[in-house]
Amino acid sequence: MITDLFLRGRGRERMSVTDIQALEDSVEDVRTLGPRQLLVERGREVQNSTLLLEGLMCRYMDDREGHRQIVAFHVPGDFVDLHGFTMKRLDHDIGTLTPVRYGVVPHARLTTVTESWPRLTRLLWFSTLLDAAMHREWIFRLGRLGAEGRVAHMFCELHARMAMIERVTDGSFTLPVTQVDIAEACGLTSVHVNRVLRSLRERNALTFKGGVARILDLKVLETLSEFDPLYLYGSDVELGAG
Amino acid sequence: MITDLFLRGRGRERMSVTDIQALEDSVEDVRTLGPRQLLVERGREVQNSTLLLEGLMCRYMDDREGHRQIVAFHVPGDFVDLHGFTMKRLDHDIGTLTPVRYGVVPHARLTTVTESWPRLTRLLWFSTLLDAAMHREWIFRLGRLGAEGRVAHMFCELHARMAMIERVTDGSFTLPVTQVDIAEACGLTSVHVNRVLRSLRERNALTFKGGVARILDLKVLETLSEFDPLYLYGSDVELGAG
DNA sequence: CGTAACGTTGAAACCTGTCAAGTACGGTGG
DNA sequence: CCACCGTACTTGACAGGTTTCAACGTTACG
Repeated sequence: MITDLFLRGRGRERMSVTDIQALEDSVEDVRTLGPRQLLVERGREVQNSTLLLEGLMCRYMDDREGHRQIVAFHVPGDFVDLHGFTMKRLDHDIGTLTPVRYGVVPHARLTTVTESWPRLTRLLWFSTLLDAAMHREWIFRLGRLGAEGRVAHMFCELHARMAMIERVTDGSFTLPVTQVDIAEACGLTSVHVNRVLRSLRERNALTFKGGVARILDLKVLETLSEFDPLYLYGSDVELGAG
Repeated sequence: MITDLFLRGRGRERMSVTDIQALEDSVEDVRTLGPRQLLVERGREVQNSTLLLEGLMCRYMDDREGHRQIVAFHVPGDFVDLHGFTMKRLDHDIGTLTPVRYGVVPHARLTTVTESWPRLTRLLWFSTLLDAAMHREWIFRLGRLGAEGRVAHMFCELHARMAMIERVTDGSFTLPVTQVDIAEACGLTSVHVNRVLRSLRERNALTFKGGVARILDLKVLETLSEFDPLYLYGSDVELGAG
């Protein structure tokens, strides 16, 4: 099914058969888009939301000089701009990092969901709050950690999220981003990200080359970044809104 | 009414009389709490959500050494931990800055709301997404701005939010926080916050003394911090989810 | 009027940014 | 197959912003 990865590893099992069907029916169309493309522009009115099926996307804001701050990464199964449903206009841009395949979910159908499927509604709501929880952790990361901690934290999070959707093999996962992207996410310069990656490599904690991340020592990364996956609300943690 | 400030200045007018009544009825009790108290502890299971009626609260996370990162401020009218409704456990602590008065909203009543009042449900959802939008702006602030920009940004945001609930007189508003609090919100040391505040004062942009902020030149603050209030989704901006 | 919390200031250390140059790699066209 | 090109990555030296450490001033309050 199209929506198979939605909330995978995050309490998807709370969805009933009818919930799953209602969600599946809310997808009007499946489309593709190339890498490094703008999908939704800040301030533009949106009528649909986007369920990412394959590829990597990100949300970002540019400063006055055009320097980008990435505020979120999105992996398959993520409802990238579900918040557009209740907000109508977004306060940031959404773009692709890699080629993507995504489902188009018209807001009209979501309105119907909220009127007929209260539990599914709460789960959709929950999924937008996961984003907020990740935002908070990024605030912590930027506010309290040094460069190494920030980068390590980013890899810890992506490793955990990739694991939930079964994209991690042997501690390795595909992450087709550049060092510039990492810098833009971590509030650093690409030059410094380069130095940090070298340092992490020399600690035998992580390698990142050719768009492939290999976790060598998760414990070291977690210690460096004070990472605690609680905020990802994985299924191993007891959840609410059932 | 108890819930008068909820979504004030943020599209409250979209609430119908019955929505307002349903929300009002969801408040089980009104309580008070002293300053600098913990209201909800990270990881603890929650059964109620908190509608702040009077006073200031904040959400924060501590690092390994006990250094606090404030991830959100809350002013009257804010549903401080509505996300607890669908998340059940919170990933951060919630505490008071000043003495507060707040409404207790049992999750059971919220479940009923989601089953009977789809539009109110969407508005509650929307209110949690406002927090997420503010989180994103804080990420931007920490990732892309220097110390002056961060502090200026914080004051711009609080000024705008206080204005929405009519707590600004003549460019001044009460903000009973210390320089340490500001530092913990902006990812700086209190020593440096002190220097920044002096600098902003010398620019004739802002004074902050004795828990009172006075905006002298909003334009300067907005320029310094690249502040754009779009993300606050004020009523002057067209909104969705009607 | 003493005390504790908060605020203020200076000097030095440290981390990250900036600038500049050079390397590695993959794709394209001859 | 190789020369060429652009993009991404790498490294070094130096500049600059923020932290750290330490001391002192100020204010509120019992």
